[in-house]
Parts: sequence; structure tokens; C-alpha cells
Amino acid sequence: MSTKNILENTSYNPLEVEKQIYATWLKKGCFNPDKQSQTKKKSFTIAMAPPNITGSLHMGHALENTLTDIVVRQKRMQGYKVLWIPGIDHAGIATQNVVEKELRKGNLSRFDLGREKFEERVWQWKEKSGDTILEQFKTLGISADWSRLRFTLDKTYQKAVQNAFIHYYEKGLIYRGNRVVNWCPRCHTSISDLEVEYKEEKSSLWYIKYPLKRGGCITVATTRPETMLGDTAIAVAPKDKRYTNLVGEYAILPIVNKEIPIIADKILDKNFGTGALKVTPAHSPVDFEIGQRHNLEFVSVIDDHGRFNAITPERYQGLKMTEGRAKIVEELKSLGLLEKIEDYDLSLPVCMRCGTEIQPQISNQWFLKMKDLGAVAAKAVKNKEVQIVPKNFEKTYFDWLKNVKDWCISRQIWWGHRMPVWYCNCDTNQLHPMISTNKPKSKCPECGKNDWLQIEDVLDTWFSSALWPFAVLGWTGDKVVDKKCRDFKTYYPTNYMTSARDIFHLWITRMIYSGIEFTGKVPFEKVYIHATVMNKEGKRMSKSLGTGIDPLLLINTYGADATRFGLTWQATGVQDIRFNEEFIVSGKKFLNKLWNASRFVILNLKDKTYTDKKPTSDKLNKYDKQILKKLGKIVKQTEADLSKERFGQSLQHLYQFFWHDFCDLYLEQSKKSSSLETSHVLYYVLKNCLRLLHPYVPFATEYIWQFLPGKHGLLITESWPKAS
RNA sequence: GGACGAUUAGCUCAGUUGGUUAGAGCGCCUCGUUUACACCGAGGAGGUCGCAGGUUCGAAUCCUGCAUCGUCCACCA
Repeated sequence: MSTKNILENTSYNPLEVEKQIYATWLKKGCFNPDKQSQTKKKSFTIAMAPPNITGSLHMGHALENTLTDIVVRQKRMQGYKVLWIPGIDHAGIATQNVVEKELRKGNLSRFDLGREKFEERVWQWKEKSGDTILEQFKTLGISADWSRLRFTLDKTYQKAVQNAFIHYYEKGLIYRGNRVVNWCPRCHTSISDLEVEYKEEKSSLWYIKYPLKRGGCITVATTRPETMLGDTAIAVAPKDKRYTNLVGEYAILPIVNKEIPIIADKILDKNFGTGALKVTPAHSPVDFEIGQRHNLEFVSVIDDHGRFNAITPERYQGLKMTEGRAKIVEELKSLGLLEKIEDYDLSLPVCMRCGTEIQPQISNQWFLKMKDLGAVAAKAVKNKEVQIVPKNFEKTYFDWLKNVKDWCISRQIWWGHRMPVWYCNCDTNQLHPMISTNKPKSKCPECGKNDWLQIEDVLDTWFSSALWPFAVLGWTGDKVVDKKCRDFKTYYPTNYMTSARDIFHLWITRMIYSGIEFTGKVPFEKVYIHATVMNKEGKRMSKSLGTGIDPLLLINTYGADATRFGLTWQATGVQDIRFNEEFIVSGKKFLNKLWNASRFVILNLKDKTYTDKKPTSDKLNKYDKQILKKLGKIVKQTEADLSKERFGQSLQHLYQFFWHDFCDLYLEQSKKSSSLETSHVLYYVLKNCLRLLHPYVPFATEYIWQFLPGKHGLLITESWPKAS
């Protein structure tokens, strides 16, 4: 078919052209800066926020990467040596849960398979999910360099993680200790504070009488009567006159019949409940602190699966928490020790990944000291080494860092980075760890054998994510290797980072101090926090809530360009986006308009000798001059908008210019003029519109570009228009 | 309990440092099939800018309070 015939087609069909255009970009190596012209000097690097391999991408990913692609394509056209490095994240618990869910369909648990077999299953899942995600990215038109695709469990990445761990350990920032952590009985692991969510629930406040050794009773109020089996004290406020005479006395713990001291602690609020608190140091972070301050016993009564353990009276052993609660309340009632029950609104801590109620549990875990690292992270933003957009987030950032607590980095799951920690088989309590990337060659000083076992725990998935901007560029933490690493030297630090709001502390903050700690430089200059995509009802789009939409569905209906258009149109600020399909429909119409206006211009060209030069003849009429002037303005406007992450506004300005100023006014006017100059201007303005619009709707503009007369390369590597 | 953001046309949203008649898209109404496009063109209706105060010559925009919604943070048993 000749060009002429295709141009006679009055409607633009994206589905036919997008695949073919993308293949052309790939074939020509357009996304790989090494394959681009050598004149490009200054680099511009972005490390893609790696999606979790928990399935497929949702609208949030589509938005995030569309906006990043706009930035990337503009910078590429502006002559930067652009590297957008893509990746996917192993996503520890999240992925493990997905695979466990699959297993459960066949009535299997991960324990039935064993660690090795289970890990194999997850790797299979990773291949499948990873492929789906890459396909989605490509369909959307993402111009990242796929030849550099990284995965957070790549061999070299593992090296980076282990070296980072060792670095922190040797610096004394990583320690192991018995602390109360958030324990998820279902995932069977500790999780960090940031992975806990709170659910409002109607519950009760139980008032329980504890008999005093000297006679009489003291009443405590609690939301968790079942943990009383592990009580080791009763605490009151130091200046609470009701109780001052009891401090130093003993109470008898009902059911267990054990003497526990009555103590005074500053954390108590005398206005809550009765002003007296039952202290369970092994199952509450607050009580743990009280326990430390007063040298109390730490009695664990609940096991890793959330059941009453062997320390509890026999009739309780093996019971679930809820069963135990009912039994205890019943028993207290029959003993006459239950004073009353009040209604109480509770915010219940649940696991972010599976929704199971969190069990605060004393446990031997690994922690990263946060105080100094937090200060480093805060300083980088304060000094404007890292710019946070929108600026409002700085306050949240500083507030969070000010109160940051040590980070529990060990997880009792199987999918993730094994910690580089070894124990001798004779050291059953694991009191003498060896920290080493590989299995130690030395002999155990205790038993003289070489029988080292690697610790079973893996690291929190965010520990590896924290290294992302430099680990993806080949950084390993090995000075000799890193010195020779070309990508790391050329492209680090990165220039830009885009992320969703909900992982700001989980990820962004941690990348900032990690970057400074390991490379001496901040990992990126600017971080843009984009809006969250909500559905029409204003609910967050989420697969687990069933409120998500698969971007592929929209792309298959309207095309990738139209989908990008619709999302970008709505991306006007931080305000959450209520996703609305009608903007994608507008996008489709716009592309049709673009196609037809282009046809008009190309088919009516009077001269085939046009160059890129701006028409300056003194024969230009006032409409010619006017549209040229407006073109200059819109170039400036677009640059200004994009430099401030005003994506939606920039697209709306371009839309207005193209449709109204160019098509409705100038193009109509041009029909009345037969001058060669007007024909030149039409061509010149169209050509620059294609350039301006390319970052937003790359496929259609690239497609039309090839019908322009004369010899020229691909639009994706064309130059960005000049403002005047 | 703190913090941040939002509240503008029927719907989804713009409105950059306060400055004439508050804008866009979609929807709605009227007209129009002139050889780029009906996935179109020309025109039109529609807003006491959440509420109540205040600052100012002038407020959608700045300040205070309140209401509703959303998000994040927090050890109240």
C-alpha cells in the first residue's frame, strides 16, 4: 500500500500501529543510550520503581510510568544521554503470600513442600508474573532500556545486599536482640512497624479484679484479657493518690495464682480505665518498655502460630487467642473477678499483607539502628540535595525521621535475601555468629569442626529496595568491582525518582540514607510523589479490594496513547485521581483529530523542499505570524509545566493549542490562502506539534512522523522544538 | 490524639506570586453535513467558588474558626 492510500484513511486505528512502532524502537535500540549518537554528553538517569511480582500491573503503575515516560522522552529529545533502567522486585512477603495462596488451592502449605521446593515454586511464579508485567510495560509504550532489566534477587544484587549488611554490621549499626516485634501468626514472621495497618473495630474493655496479697483487690482495665496469663506486674501512675500506698505491694495473678509486684511507671495515664495497667512485657511493646525499666520477668504465653503455649495451664494449651479469651473471661466470671465489661472502640493492628491480627511477640530479631541514618536522610533534604515534590511531603518526612525507631530487618519467611550470618552446628543458641558472604572456611573455636550453618532468616524486602538506585547500576559494595563498573560511574547518581505516596517511608527515605551511606552521594536529585488512582466512587484502586482496573483492558479498547492521554489529563497535582474513562475516550478523539489534521497538511503540501527552518519570509500574513508566535509560547509553556511536574496542565495546554489555535482557527483560515508561505507554516507548526506531543502520545506521533516528506529519522530521537 | 490535603458548572477537574465579565473536557440545548476530521464545526445555557467571620481599595486565592471527605503518622492499656 502506498503512503497516499494510507493517508486516505479518515480514522486513526491505534491497535494496528502501536505494536509495529514499538518493535521499530526496540530494533533501532532507541531506549539504550549506548546505541545513541555520541554527541549526547550529559546523562539523565532514572531507576524505575520496580513493581512487585505479585501478578500484573494496575492503573497506579500505568500512571506512574506514563508520567515518567513523558519526562524520559522529553529529556531524550532535549539531547540528554537518557538511561531509564527498569526492574522488578521480589517483594518478599507479598509474593510469598501469593504463592502460598496458590498452594492452598491444592490444600498445601509451604511447610508441606519444604524450603527448597517452595522457593522453586516462587521462581516459577516470578517468571510468569515478570513476563506479564514486562508485556504490560511494553504495550503502554514505556521507553526503558530493557537490555538492562534488573531483578532484586539477581546474583550481583544479592552481593550488594550482603555487602550492605556486612557494612552496617561492622559499623555497629546492625544488632540482634530480644524485643517485642509485630508478629504475624499467619505469615509466620515478624514485620516492621510500617507493615502494620490499623482496623477500627468494636470491642470491649474488660475490668478485672486482681486480689491483693494483703487482702482486697485492685482492678485493671484491659482490651486483651487473654494475655493476662503472661502478666508479671501491675503498673500505676507515680502520682496517682488512689494507689500510692499499694506500690511495692503484691497482687495475685488470677488463674495462674502467682504473685506479681505493683509498680509505678511514668507512662501510665491515670485517667484511663481504673488507672491501673496489667503489664505483659512479652506481648506488648509498651509493657516491654515498662518491663525493661523495672527488671520484670518476660513471660511468653502465645506461640508463633498464635496459640497458647506450653507454659500456660494445661486447659489453655493449644487454644487459639479468641478461644482463650472466651475461656478466661468465663473463668474470671465464675471466680467473681470480672467487675464489668464496657464497649470500647479499638484500632486493631493487622498485617498489611494478609489482614491477620498482629500478635506483639517477644522475639530474637535483627535490627538496624536508625538514629544516625535518619539524621543523615533529614540533612540531605534540608540541604536541598534532594528535592521532594510536592514540597508538602517534606514535613511528613522530617516528622517521621524525628521519631524513627530501629528497623526490624529479619523475616522468618523463605522468599528473599538470606542474611550473611553463620553459626556453628554446636552453637545451638546461636550466640557466636560469623558474618560472611560465603560459608566460613575457618574452624569453630568451640568444637574445632567446620560445620557452619547459614541463619534461616531472610531480610525485609525493603532492605534490598533501599539499595535500588545504585545496585541497578552494578554497584556491589565491593570496592574493586565497583571501580570498574562503567554504568555506575557514568549514570550515578540518578536524576529523578517517581513513586507512590504509600511507600514513601518504606522506600524513598531508606534509599536516601542508603545512597549517602554507601556511595557518598544522594541517590537522586528529585523525587516526585504522584497521585493515587481511585475509582469513580473515590475508593483506592486495589486488586485485593476488587476495585482495580487492568490497564490492558483499556489499552485494548482505546489504544495505549489514548490510555496515556486519559491518565495524564487527570494528573494535575497530588490530589488523588478519580479515574474516569471518559478522558481516555477524549484521548482517542484527540488522536483522531491529530491524524486528520496531519492528513490535511501533508496531502495539501505545495512544495516538497521544506526544511526544519522556521518560516521567516516577509510574505507571511497575519495569521501565519500569529500561529508561529503561539507555537513559541506553547513550547515555553510545555517546558515550564513539565519542569514543575504539571503533567495534566501541560497536556491540557497542548490540547488547547493544537485543537483550537491550530486546527479550528489557523487551519480553517489557511483554506482561504493559497500562498506557499502558509503551506510552509502549516508544515512547520504540525511538525513541531508532533514533537511536543510525542512524550504524551508517542505511538501516534511517531506513526504520523513517518509520512512527513523528506528524509528524517525516528521522532523519538528527534530534537525538542526551540521556543523561538 | 497529631499532621497534611481536598471542598469551584450536572460529572471529572484547572485557576502559578490576591487584580476587569471565574476556565477546560465530558454532558445538555440550538444550528450546520462548506472536499482533514460527525471521534466534526459554529453558537448557547449552566457557578451566592463547603459554611461563618476577618485582613484589603479589591479575596476562589491570605488569616481564624467550623463542617464534611480522604490520606499519613502515633505505645493510650
